Amino acid sequence: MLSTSNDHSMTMLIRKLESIATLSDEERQTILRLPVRTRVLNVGQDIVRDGDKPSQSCLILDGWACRYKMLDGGRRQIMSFHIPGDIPDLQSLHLHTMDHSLATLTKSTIAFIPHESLRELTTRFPGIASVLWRDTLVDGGIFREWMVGMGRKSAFGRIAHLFCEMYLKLEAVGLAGEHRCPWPITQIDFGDALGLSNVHVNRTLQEMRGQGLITLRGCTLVIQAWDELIRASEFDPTYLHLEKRAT
Amino acid sequence: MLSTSNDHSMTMLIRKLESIATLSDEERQTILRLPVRTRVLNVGQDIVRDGDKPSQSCLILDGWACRYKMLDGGRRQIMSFHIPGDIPDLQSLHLHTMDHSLATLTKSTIAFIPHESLRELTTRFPGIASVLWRDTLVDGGIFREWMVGMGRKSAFGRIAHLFCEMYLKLEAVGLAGEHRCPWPITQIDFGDALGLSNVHVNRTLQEMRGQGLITLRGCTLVIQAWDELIRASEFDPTYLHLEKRAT
DNA sequence: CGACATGTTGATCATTGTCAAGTCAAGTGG
DNA sequence: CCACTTGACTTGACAATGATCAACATGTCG
Repeated sequence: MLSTSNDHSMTMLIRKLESIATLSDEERQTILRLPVRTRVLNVGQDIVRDGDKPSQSCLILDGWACRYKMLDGGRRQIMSFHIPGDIPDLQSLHLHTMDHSLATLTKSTIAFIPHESLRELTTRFPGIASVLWRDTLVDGGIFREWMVGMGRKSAFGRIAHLFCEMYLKLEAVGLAGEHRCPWPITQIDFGDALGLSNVHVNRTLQEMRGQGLITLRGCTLVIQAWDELIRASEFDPTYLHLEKRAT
Repeated sequence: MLSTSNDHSMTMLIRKLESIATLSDEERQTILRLPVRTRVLNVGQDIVRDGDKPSQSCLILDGWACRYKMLDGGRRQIMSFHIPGDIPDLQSLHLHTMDHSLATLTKSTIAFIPHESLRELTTRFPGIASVLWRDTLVDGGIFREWMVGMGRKSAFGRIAHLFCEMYLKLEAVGLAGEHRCPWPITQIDFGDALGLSNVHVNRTLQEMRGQGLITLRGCTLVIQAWDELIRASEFDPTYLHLEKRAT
């Protein structure tokens, strides 16, 4: 399925950017005019691969994706989860060789934006350049936070932290509310993201269910005890650098 | 100790930026004219703290620094090590609240550059903006690589990987060569960076010494078996995005 | 010389991984 | 519509990597 640019595609991007920064009318209009090519990808498809030298960046319109890296012996590390509005490989605009891969976690709609267009945009509009730069910096902040988890937190704390993080990110673009959000992630992905085995993820989730903290069934997460989750995971949302939330 | 800007201070920055990108003569001259205020800090001093809203970024002229975050119960996670030429809190240019702290690991000379000057620079010179953006993106790549280590590698692999990474970073700015580099890091810092206890770091280092892979004494690291270290740590330098090395 | 941080060693504990088997739900093809 | 396949989830038994605690050695620097 292919289509050419339209305002609708860019709405999600605007919403995301406005969750972490402020845009002027002119900037908003300029972004809406970006040329894109849209494609629908199935579950578990690579969007770009480690070693590629992409000439475009991708914007997620619908579905979830992740960055990951493979190691010897089939071990995998997922480095981030991405949701609609994210441009997960924006870094390829200035880092020409991919040092990791990017894949869908669900059936997804992806818009591709030529680097050429982005480069022109950032040269002509330093304000937009700042916002996009800021977006990649927030990503960096999330990486740091995950490092804290993997280095110094228990499996329980890490899982709880990820729930809080994804809930807030989804809420910021209007995809979650009332402590309820989509959760299309398998326990294997979960483990690969947090540096845990799927078996241990499973046991820890059961413990969280047992304590009445969450419900997780049929790809929907309900956080029943937000405060307790925050406490147990030492969660502090500062690192997400959210400015406002979508309605 | 205080001094005003001079070319000498900025030489280290130029060298660092030229290790990951190319600068035009004009860009180089412009950077050399940046105003800075220089200070010497002792070991273990905070440069900026979690929660601060800095109005300047710091450039390391001499010594080592690290980003870190404290958790309940005195646990600490170090998220990166920084060497001369690095601007470890460049992200504060666009993320106004610090989500972690920055401290010296050795007695260090630090230059402070006002955000105002950096903002003007990036607006007037999109090329310099790109290089600085690129620098923060390389940082992000390093975070991702550390995540892979903490999530999926053994203590041995993680330590070996860090040796390879720091050696190449130092070599790129002319501070290491012949598989020998300064190593002013305690085993406690080491553990806090890799998510290990200092005791386990100690034992693993002894194992590496026993296998004749490294020598580490008196703050100097000598890598005796580079290839074996690369292999054991699954090290691939792509993520450092180095373009050329200093002479 | 003495204090204090760093490094070293041993003993024991525990979180988490691995392996293996089995259940369950959803989808697919005959 | 049912047998079959497939992927995800669950459970148990056992192993291992690395943590913790405690003591002691070794610097190094004022």
